[in-house]
Amino acid sequence: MSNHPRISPETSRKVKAIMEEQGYHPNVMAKSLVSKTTQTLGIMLPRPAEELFQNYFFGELLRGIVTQATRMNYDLLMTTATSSSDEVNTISRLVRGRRVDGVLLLASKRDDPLIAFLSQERFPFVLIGRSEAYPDAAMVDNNNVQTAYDATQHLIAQGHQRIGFVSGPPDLTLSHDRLLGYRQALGEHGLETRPEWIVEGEFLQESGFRAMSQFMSLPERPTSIVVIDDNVAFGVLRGLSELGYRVPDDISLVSFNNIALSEMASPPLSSVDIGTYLLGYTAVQSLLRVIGGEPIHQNPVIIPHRLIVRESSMNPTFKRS
Amino acid sequence: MSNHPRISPETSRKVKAIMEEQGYHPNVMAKSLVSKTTQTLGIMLPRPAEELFQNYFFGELLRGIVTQATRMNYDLLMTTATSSSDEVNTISRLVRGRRVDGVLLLASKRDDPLIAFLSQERFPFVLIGRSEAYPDAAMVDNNNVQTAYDATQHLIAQGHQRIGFVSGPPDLTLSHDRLLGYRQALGEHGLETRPEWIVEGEFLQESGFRAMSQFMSLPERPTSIVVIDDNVAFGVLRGLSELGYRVPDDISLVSFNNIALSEMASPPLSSVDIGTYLLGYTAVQSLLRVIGGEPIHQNPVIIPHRLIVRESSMNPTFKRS
DNA sequence: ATCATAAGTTCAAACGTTTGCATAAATGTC
DNA sequence: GACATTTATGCAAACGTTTGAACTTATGAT
Repeated sequence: MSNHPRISPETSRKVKAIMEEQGYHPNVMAKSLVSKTTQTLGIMLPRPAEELFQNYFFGELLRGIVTQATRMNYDLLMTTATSSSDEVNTISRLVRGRRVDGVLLLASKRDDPLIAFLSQERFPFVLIGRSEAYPDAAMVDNNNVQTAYDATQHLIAQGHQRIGFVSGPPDLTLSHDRLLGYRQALGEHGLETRPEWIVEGEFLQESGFRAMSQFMSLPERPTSIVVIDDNVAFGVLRGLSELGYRVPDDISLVSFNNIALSEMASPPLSSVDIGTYLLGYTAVQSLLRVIGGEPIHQNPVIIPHRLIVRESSMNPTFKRS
Repeated sequence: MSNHPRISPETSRKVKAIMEEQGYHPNVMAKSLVSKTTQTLGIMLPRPAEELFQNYFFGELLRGIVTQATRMNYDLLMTTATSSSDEVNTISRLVRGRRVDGVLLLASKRDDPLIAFLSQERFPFVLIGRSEAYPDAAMVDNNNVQTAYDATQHLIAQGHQRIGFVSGPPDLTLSHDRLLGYRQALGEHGLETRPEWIVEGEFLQESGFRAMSQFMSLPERPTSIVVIDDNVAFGVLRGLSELGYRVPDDISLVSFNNIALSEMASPPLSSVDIGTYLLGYTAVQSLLRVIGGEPIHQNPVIIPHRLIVRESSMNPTFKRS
C-alpha cells in the first residue's frame, strides 16, 4: 500500500520488508490505468530536428528539464514527428491515449497548430517560448524584446552606428521578438535600420557563414552585428575570418544564449545569457502546477537574462587600455 | 480492432471511420497492461549529466535514437538518476515496473553496475559502447582502438615524433580503448610514449584548456596532440592561442567525433568521424532485435569511422603548396 | 438442399493495480 | 462490561483494453 492514512508506520515498514524480500515491484501500467495518472511528462521535439539537436542550447535546456522532472518523480517521454504535418497526430496519440500527464512544447512558431490542439483538448501543457495567439496558455520565456534591446544598446554604447542583425527563421516568435528589440534600440537612438543589414537564416553555423558574404559585399557594411544564436555566431566568426576581417577590430559581435563554448571561441563571444537551464527547470515546475489544476496567474513566467560582455564586442580603444 | 486475421479490410475501414467520427482513442495504459508491452524504450543518462549534455555529440546521438525509435513506432523514456548511487534504483523502477520494453545504456564505465543489474534481470538492453566484463551484452560501438590508431598514424605520417594525448575519464571504456590505439601506433613506429605527454580529464573545454598549460610547461613539448573529443579540442585550441602557439604551425591537432562545429573552428579541426547519428540509429535497431528475442550474434556491432583531415593537422609544408 | 468456408458478433476472462465498504480485532475510556 | 476509537483484513468493483471460445450469418461449391 502507498501511504494510506489509516495504516500504522509499523505495518508499513513490515510490508516494505516483505516487498523487498519477495522481490515484488508494482506494475506501473496497472497503477496508472486505475489512477489515471502516469507520472510522465511528454516533450515534443519540433521538426526539423537537426537544427535543435546540433545546438548546445538544446542540451542545456533538456538538462534543466530532465533534472527537475526526475527530482519531482516524473519521467520524460520524448517524441518527435516523422514529418511536420504529422506533429498533431503524434501528440494526439500521447494526449488522447493518456500516455502522459502533460506536455512541454519547444520552439513555438508564431501560429502553432500544436498549441491550438492542446488548448482545444484542455490538456495541460507549457510553452517554452510564447504565443500571442493563445495568451491563456502557460508559458515560460525570456523577455526577448529586451534581450535584443540590451545587446543592441551595448553596441550603440560602444559607439557603433551601423549595426546588422542575423536572425533566425521568421516564423518563430523568438526571431520576431529579438528583431523587435533590435529595431527599438536603434529607433530610440535615431539610427538607421536598413533592410539589407537584416538577414534571416536557420540556427546553423552555415547561416552565419552565408550571412557574412552577404553583409560584406555591401557598399556600406555594418561595423557590428547582433547574432540570434551563439551557434550561428560561430559561423559568422568563421565567415569573417575567411574574408579577412578581424573581430572585434573590424567588426564587433554580440549573440545570444551564452553556451559554454562562447567563452572558448576566439575571440571569446559576448553573449546574452538567457538562463537556459533555468528555463527548462521552470518549465517543468510550471507544467506540474498546471497539471495540479492551479490557475495560470503570472503569464508568461519571465526568466531573467544578463549580457555577458567579452572580447568580441569590446571597443578596440578599451581593449588597448 | 487492430489487424485481426479474420476481419475484412472493408470492415476495418468502417471501424476506423467511426473511431474518427466519435473521437475514440485507445488507452495506451490499458493496452500495455494486457499486452505486456509498452512500445517504449528507456534511456538512462549517466551521472553526472552536465558533461554529456554540453556536448554536441550527445545531441547527435540522441537524434539518431529518437528518429529511429519514432520511425519504428516506439517512444523514448528518458531518465537520469539523482545521484550515481541511485542509478540502479532508477533503472530498477523502469524495468521491474515494466514501464519500458528495453533499455539503452550510454557511456559505459569499464565496470558498470547497471550492466550487471540488467544482465542479471535478463532484461533487454543495448550498450552504446562496450564492456569486457559482460561480453554477452548486446553492444554497438566504434572500433575505438582503431579510431585512435588512425588519428595517431596520421600525425606520424605528417612527420611528427612527439605526440601527446588528451584523454577522458579513465574509468570509461572509450578512454581506455583510444589510449590503447594511440600507444599501438606509437609502438609500431618505435616512438616514445612519455607519461607526461598523456593527460586525463573530463569531456569539457576546461579539461583541454588546462591540459595545455600542463603540456606547454614541459621541457620537451609534443609537436602534435591527439584529443579525445572535439569539445575538449576547443579548449585545447583556446589554451594554445592564449599561450601564443599557432595551430597547425606550432602544434598539430586531431580529435574525435567530428561535430558540426569542427569545420567552423579556427583553424578547422581534423577529426575522426565516428558516425554518431548512425551509432544511435543502430543502437535502437539492435535493441528492437533483442526485444524481439533474436540471439545476439554479431557482437559488438561496429560502426565504421573515417578520419576527416582539416587544417589543424596539416603539415605546414603541405599547407604552403 | 447440404456442407464447408469465410466473415462477423457476443460474451467472459484476464492483465495488476486502487479504492471503498464491510467486517474484525485490538486498544482505550467511562 | 459496554462502548467508542484506532488499526487491520478481506472482498468486490472498476480502470480500458486484448484474447479466445462459442455462436450466427452470409457466400459459394457440390
